[in-house]
Amino acid sequence: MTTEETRESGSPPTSADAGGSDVLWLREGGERKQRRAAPLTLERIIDAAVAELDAHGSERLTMRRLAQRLEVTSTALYWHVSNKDDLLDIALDHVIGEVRIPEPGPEPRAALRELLLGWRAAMLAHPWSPSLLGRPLLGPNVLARTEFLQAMLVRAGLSGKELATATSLLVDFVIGAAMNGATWRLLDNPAVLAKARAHITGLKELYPTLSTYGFVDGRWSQDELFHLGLDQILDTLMR
Amino acid sequence: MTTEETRESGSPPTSADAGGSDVLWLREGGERKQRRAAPLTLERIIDAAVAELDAHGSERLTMRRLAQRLEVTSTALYWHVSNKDDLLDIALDHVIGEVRIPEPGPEPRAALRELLLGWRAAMLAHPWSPSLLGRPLLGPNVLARTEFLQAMLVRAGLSGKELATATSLLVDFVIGAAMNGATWRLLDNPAVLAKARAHITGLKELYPTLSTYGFVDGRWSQDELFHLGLDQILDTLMR
DNA sequence: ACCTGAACACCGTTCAAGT
DNA sequence: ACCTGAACACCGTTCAAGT
Repeated sequence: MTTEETRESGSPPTSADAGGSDVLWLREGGERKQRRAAPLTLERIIDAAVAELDAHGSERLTMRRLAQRLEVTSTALYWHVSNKDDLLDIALDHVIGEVRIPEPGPEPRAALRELLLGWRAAMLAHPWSPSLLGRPLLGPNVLARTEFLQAMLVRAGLSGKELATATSLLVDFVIGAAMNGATWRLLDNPAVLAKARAHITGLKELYPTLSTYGFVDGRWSQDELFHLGLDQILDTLMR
Repeated sequence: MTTEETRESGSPPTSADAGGSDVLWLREGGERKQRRAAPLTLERIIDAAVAELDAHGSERLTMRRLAQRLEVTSTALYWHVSNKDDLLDIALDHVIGEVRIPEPGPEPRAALRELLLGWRAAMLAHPWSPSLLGRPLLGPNVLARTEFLQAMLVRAGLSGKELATATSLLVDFVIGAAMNGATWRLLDNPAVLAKARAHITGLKELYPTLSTYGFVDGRWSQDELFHLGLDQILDTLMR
């Protein structure tokens, strides 16, 4: 409790109040205390939610903890947001908003590449975000990027069933890559990866291929493999 | 409460107990009540968990509700399973266990196709499963199928960086497709899809491409688009 | 060995009440 | 309009105790 204790303001400063603690400028050391750190807004709530998620993951995000970070009651949040699920939807869309939409130059392929690399990077920067993917991606930021994605495909000459296939393919690929990448990034403990590898190679007769060719192999980074996979897909889509 | 109320068994059947309700065979209508429906085992718990998830989704799965379904105390579950997260990991791996591993015929491409179609189908049959994907996929059933996947790629002649890229690409694609597909399947309300479409087409100036070419277009089913995308990927991987 | 009951430390959310 | 406080109906999990 850092806020001042409520005190009755009935008695005028006539009584022998030792130290004159009733004078405004002398009260509580005189530090001109802001009544409230800042007015609570939806934006501040979202920022705090993302910060909390980045710091402690989605498991530990609580309306109460979030409120504590904002120095308000948990119930105060419900004035600005209807419930926790909605807040999570907004936070996820907010993260996707960090993805820069490229200048729509004459090269749809390059623009697509940039968009999708940024998309995955944004989700991996907030590795809790893929696990929030349980509901349809219909936020404004997501839609804007999906719009750009499909527009580039159209510009590249795709249409009809080809266009629909390519759109799904690319969206599924980024989401899946973000999902899988995030699971490894979440347990940032570097020893866990070694343990996973040891677990697999320890069962050589069950997983001969995985243990010899290395499924969780460290020879190539996930970033590198995603780059290569994406290039391969783009090559076939817009040849 | 369907179970018999605990009653003191101190008094012998000598008292004038109208109706002889103390005689074993007449007690409670005489239905030879099994003391316990069945011994609680990890397998029964998993089956019940999957059934509960299928019925009500992951939001409503509770240790207490699960226990109720099994007619035990919620705390009894902790004898067989260490905590809820572990149980969810097991349930997810259990679902992947439904995916049939094809006969490793001479055609790696056909086998791969069958495996991946089955993989996505299994997850979509339990649309809560993709949202449980927050942790590394290291269960025995998942590993067995990943092993098969990579083995087929090796048989097709891939190795080194090419092999690693192809493995990631395919895994990311199925996971992403299952994820995205499940989000739509979860809100089975058919009116919601129409509403989503209306939302997008209502913002024609913001999403011109999506609203004219149809992002959530119903002209082709998601199944169809996944088939086509998969074929396209497999074509480029093993040409 | 396996299960119950009570208890602990939390949750999300509602709602009257304050300012 | 915006926030607090109290309250409700839950959670996951631990642990002593029963059988």
